[in-house]
Amino acid sequence: MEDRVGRIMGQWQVERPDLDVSPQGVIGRLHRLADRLRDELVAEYVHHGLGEGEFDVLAALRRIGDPYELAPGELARHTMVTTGAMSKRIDRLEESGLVTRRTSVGDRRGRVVGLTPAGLAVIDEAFTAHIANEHRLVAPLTDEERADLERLLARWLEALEGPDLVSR
Amino acid sequence: MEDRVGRIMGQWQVERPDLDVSPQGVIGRLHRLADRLRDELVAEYVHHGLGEGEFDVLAALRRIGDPYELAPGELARHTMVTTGAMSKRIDRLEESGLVTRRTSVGDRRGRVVGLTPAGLAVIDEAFTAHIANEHRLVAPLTDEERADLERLLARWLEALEGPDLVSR
DNA sequence: AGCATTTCTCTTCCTCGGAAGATATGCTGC
DNA sequence: GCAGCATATCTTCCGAGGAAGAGAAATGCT
Repeated sequence: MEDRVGRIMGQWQVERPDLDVSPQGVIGRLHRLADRLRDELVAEYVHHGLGEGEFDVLAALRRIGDPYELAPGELARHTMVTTGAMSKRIDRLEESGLVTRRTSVGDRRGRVVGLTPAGLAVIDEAFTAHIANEHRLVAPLTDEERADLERLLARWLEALEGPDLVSR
Repeated sequence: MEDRVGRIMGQWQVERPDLDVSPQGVIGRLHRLADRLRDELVAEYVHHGLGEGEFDVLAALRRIGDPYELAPGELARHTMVTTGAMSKRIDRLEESGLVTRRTSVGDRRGRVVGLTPAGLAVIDEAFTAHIANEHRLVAPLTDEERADLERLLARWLEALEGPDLVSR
């Protein structure tokens, strides 16, 4: 297993033989792979004129279903960023005409962000390409390997986060 | 498998039944896990007064061995950031007295960045704690699961990056 | 040797997100 | 009805990294 992570582990074994760095075998490779995959995915977003943040917002609005509307706060929770970051993402998307902001009818503090027809068209195209891209990226793994990997990741995630609650 | 990723996949199946979003099962969970792990690791760096970038630089210098010196460009390659980012990381570390910059003897364009005694002490402590932290994080997995996961990740990485060359 | 090219580092400008606070509106209990 | 608190969003300031280019020194070619 003499990849980049393996070489780093070898160096540590020489310099700090008192430590067992074996967890790096999993954690290091997982991070490396996540970075690599993210780069590939972002490259596809960029083809559609979107950054990662914008793609996430449009996708969250699209998958929620007709009429493709959510409050900024809900979007922030769905996409795991702060509301401050969400304000700015929405600013950018509004600027490019892909979403609109209107004030909520029931609660005048609240706003509602919705896809424009242009936004719907863009995310439908971008998401189709995104999924094709993901198929390409997982192609090196056999079906069985994918299933094993998915199971292991899900188990680990659950162990770290506790039993997943609906609201998280 | 009704975790967060599972619910998102379910929404897509309703809204875009024409697409097979199954790769998200692996890719989505892998990213989620990477983010989660990163947060836990960064929290430990912060205990030692370091950000992620600073930790990476000190660790790269430490594991290279005595006399704990590398050029900025080499550090940038080792830690996968641009040289511009590396300049600023070194600025911060120099400011806190953990590394020094001197000009290279053979090549007066070049600089050499080296750990100070304080830097060596900080990274040795921080790295010991870091590894303990990693052991804690992988603890939910059995030895067999860890081995399986490592093998799958390594295989996937290699498939995506091509046979790993020494210089990358 | 002299000039162009390459290499190395640093600087500047930009983008993006987080943290914390400001502002506006809603809600609850009296 | 209104004071006080809660909630929702936005704004401001800051930190970190990337892209591109500037400056200095080494290298190569003729």
